[in-house]
Amino acid sequence: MPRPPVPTRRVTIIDVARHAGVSTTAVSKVLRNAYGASPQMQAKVRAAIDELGYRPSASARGLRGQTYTIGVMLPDIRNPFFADILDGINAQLDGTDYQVLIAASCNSEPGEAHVTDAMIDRNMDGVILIAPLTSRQRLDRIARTVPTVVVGRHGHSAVYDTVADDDFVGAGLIVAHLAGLGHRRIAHIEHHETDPVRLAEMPNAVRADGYRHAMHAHGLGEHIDIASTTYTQQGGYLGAQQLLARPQRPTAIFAGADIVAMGVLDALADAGLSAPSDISVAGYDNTTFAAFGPISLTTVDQAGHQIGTNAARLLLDRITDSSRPTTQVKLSPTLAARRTTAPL
Amino acid sequence: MPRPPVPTRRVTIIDVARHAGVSTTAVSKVLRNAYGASPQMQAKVRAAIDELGYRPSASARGLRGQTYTIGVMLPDIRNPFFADILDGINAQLDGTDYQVLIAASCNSEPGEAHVTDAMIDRNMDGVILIAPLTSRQRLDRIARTVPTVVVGRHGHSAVYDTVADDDFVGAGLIVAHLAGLGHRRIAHIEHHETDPVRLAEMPNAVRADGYRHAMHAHGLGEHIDIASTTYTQQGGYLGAQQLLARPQRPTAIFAGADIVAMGVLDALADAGLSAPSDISVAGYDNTTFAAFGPISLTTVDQAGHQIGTNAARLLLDRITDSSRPTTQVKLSPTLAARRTTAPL
DNA sequence: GTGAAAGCGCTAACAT
DNA sequence: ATGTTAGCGCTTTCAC
Repeated sequence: MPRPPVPTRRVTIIDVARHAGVSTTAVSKVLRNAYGASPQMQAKVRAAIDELGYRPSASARGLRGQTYTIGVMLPDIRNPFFADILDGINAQLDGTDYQVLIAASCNSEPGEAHVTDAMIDRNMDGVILIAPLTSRQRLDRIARTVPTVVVGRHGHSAVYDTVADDDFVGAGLIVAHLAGLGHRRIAHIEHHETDPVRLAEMPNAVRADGYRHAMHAHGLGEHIDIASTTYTQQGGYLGAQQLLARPQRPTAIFAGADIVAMGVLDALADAGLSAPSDISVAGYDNTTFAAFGPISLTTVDQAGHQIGTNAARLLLDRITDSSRPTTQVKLSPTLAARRTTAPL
Repeated sequence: MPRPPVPTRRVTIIDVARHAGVSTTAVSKVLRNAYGASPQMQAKVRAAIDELGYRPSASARGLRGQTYTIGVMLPDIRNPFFADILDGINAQLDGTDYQVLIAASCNSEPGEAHVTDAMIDRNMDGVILIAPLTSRQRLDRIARTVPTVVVGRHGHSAVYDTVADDDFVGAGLIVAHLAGLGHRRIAHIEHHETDPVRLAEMPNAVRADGYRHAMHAHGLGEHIDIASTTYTQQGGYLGAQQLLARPQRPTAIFAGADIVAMGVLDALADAGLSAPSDISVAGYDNTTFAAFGPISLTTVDQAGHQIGTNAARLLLDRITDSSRPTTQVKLSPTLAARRTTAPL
């Protein structure tokens, strides 16, 4: 039976103070483990907090000090790789007073602006931006407003810290793996990019660069062959179709992302071909489904969990000391060799 | 060069009022589209807001009224089905002043309690809880504190609205599909459940129920065979091993979730069998990877997007009128027949 | 070590 | 229709 909505007023710091027979200042100090509260005072206050079931209001706190909230901007909640990063962030923040809140599906510059504004409006103590599309100028502006860590984007800033995998090396791992299997005509499908800043900073561009460099390093410069589409399943499908139509068909395709590789496999199947017997296929990201038996995709594992823990740690450091010089963490990816690649 | 951190004070409602030559009340009214502001007043205020780049502080608002924030609790960010729900929520909320913030990876009752507390502490205007494990009693308590919609859990409450797919029907779809293909020994892998409330409310239990009911309805009651493990890849692997060891091996396995079906496929492969030639396999959820060519899993599609839009709509309604009677929305799943099932 | 009191930026009740 | 003002719950000087 729906009892009449009892608008039980929230327990406030004043209630706690009264109950414990101390001042609100004292309660506030205990809450923040601040200096100037004797052990017996702490005990009294904590007892009162427990008895009354007091919980601090983040809004009220935010008006004066911290909100104990950290925002994470996630471009695409469907990419399981991002979940690894989140796990790392949560693991690092577990046990602290901080709560992680995620804003997802902001896959455009205006969408990202909306989300970052929302986080700033909510007085978040810090933000972690994952693979942002936002311009450098705006990123700097955000970072000057709130402690910021940018993940998965290369480039150096004086105001925010960065954490990223070394995509250049990762692309090299795939090329080395395929070359080691005897492949020479190794093609690549990249995410098309023209913006000059992004060409230098975005992972997709760095992967394509790493591919080119590694091909040269293995003496395969003449076989460099890039289909330029997008990092989507359809982009993979179209890219593979282009590559299959070449006079000299490649014997291996390195897709810039696992989801792209799925499209490649679809295109192969439609052409009556299969991996690895006809063509070897490799991806990038080691997303969850890459490991599934029927797929078993050779790919590059980015240390997602470590990316997350590093990002969270850097953010906490910056919240503590916002003027400390910025740090760039670069992690090493590893090869996950599976059954879509085979000797030529 | 890191210019000295300019602690530019945030533009406040007072600045706007002064700039526009009006009172703060006026500004507040314009912000909330409240009654009592003449068109020319509105124009003046909006102009001042734009010129100064004013943005309301959610903390300050929260202290008095709304925060324009909606919290979504997500048990597992890796299940792509949940992403569909989120898309639906975002689609419904797009264009409103509400910002969706997600708290993820709280896959335990204490974890859920932590997250819901955090949302309440932050004065969120409403919360959407997806497939919560939390007890009925606590759910009711939460819903009495903040407008709440519970998604993906059956059962009726007087204080919160619910949206769920009809898992009973969904399980029936799979059984009918397999029976139609001539299968009789159709086994099921369920997520083990003992708690009586959950037996009635949790989707996994309802799916198992639907399976039993449908088997009887097709005159296959004697072939009912359930392996009780967990909704994980490993649970699927172990469940399939149990089923394969039966004296009378099933000809079809209905896994309670797609991820479980992945484990089943692994177990089949390890036993030198394959789907569908040796055994038909079906899942539940129509997660993204189910559609990938090499997997092509027969499964049940829950109308995730619709679940999301409905949940968001109900939540907005309840925020507007918290005393309105609660609603239960039940949506119909559909069959996604693919290549892991075949005629006997 | 402790407490009184002044705000933080906003909303809403109450004048006018 | 518009303005004045008292808080919302907390943190933080600044006295004691």
